[in-house]
Amino acid sequence: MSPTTEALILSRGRATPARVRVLDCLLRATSALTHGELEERLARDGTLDRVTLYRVLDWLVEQGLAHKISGEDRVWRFNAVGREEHGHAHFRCTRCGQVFCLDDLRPSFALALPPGYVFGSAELTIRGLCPACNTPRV
Amino acid sequence: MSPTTEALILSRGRATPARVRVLDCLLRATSALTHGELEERLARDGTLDRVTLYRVLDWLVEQGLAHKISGEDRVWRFNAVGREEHGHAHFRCTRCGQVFCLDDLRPSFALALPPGYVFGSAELTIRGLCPACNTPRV
DNA sequence: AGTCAACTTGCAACCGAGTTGCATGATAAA
DNA sequence: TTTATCATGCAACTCGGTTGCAAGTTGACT
Repeated sequence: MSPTTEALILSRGRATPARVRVLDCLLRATSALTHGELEERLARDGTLDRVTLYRVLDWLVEQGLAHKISGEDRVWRFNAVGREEHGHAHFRCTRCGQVFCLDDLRPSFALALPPGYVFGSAELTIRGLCPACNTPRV
Repeated sequence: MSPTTEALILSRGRATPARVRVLDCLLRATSALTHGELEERLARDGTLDRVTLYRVLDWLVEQGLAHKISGEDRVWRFNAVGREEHGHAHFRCTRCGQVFCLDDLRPSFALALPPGYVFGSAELTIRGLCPACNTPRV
């Protein structure tokens, strides 16, 4: 049994082919993927309905197996998430638009909210150049 | 001459009625406004075309007079911006969905990006309850 | 003033990510 | 094997935002 399937079963859900395929694809990715990117990659081995993909992604997020990231281009990006959820930072490349999770970069900002505000969670997004776009082409 | 008009002229642009009205509305607001909210408020004193409002907002952002905030609901929010642009944090209320700018909260996170990544800018979004939603109704 | 180029506005049509409704297919429990 | 529940696919829809274009304004320059 693949780790992907295992993770799905562990989360008390049905390990349907669609869910296995999507989670597998997310686990293999090096950056957060959009719905469109996933659709494209999944199309290589058989078709998968647009709506089903949306629903599988929602389900994965609901189960805590994937992470939904809101970007500046009004497009959701998804990435597989490990066992525990921890507030990590996101890196958005301003050149290629890809979004990477920076697991190691935990924001340690001074938490001095104005009076009346109640802290819930924080999300730090850093913009800049990713390694691929940073490296000059020859 | 109103401060709004003055700011518009200072930015070497035409202080058209539409622009004055929109910027004025943004300056008056206590939280970042969506296009829809602006449309609603502006409708009280005369009509303003949807598209024109979009273009005015884009223009204001371009001139550095307004700030465009991307949210988790795939809706742009705008707020007037002072003279200088500084990386302030955003506060999103998880109950009412409003977005506030926390001018005083400047993130001072340890900047240790993985090798290869080039820092550009950072944006910190804090989720929680705003003062209005925090205060229990009687 | 009169002319002309550049800019602004409004309307309509469009785009695209994401959603909803519903019928059909698969699955698991009884 | 029957039945209730959940998953999938298709089509149509929603909605924030954009684009093209014609008409109206504005400002600068004779």
